[in-house]
Amino acid sequence: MAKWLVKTEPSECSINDFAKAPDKSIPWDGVRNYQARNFLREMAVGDEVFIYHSSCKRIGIAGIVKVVRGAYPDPTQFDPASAYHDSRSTPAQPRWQAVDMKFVHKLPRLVQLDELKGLPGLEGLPLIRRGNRLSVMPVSEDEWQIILRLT
DNA sequence: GCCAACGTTGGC
DNA sequence: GCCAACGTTGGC
Repeated sequence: MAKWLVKTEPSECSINDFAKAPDKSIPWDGVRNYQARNFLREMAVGDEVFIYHSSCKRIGIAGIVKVVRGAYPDPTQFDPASAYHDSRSTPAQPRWQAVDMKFVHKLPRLVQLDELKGLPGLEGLPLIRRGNRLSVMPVSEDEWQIILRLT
């Protein structure tokens, strides 16, 4: 099983949105970056995913969710009313993908971005590189364990 | 709210 | 295919 990390603004979707409906799968849609989309495509059912809260007061990794449905065409791209609408997409040729995720658990405490910076073993994680904007990224098994060990 | 970093767009 | 301009991300 592969591991991943996704960024989200908690005002849009936070770990608490998963926690309060643990049996409900939540679509991870609206990704509009090609590199991030390519990673979404690689996600498989059962993969675990860190939820990272960005652009907020308490920045960091808040919890874990899991993939319950692999990549499928992101419906928001076809919806003219959606903020994520993309007129270049057609159902025959969708540009963007979504996956569905479900709650696993919150971390015992928030692992802050500060703590991850400079931590040995995380040098390759795009998250901690200055100016990085990738919102979906793979996490190696070693990186995953290093992060969990902090909690 | 600022601004650096980066991805995307579009003119040539 | 280059690259300047622009828009967005995201930490501070």
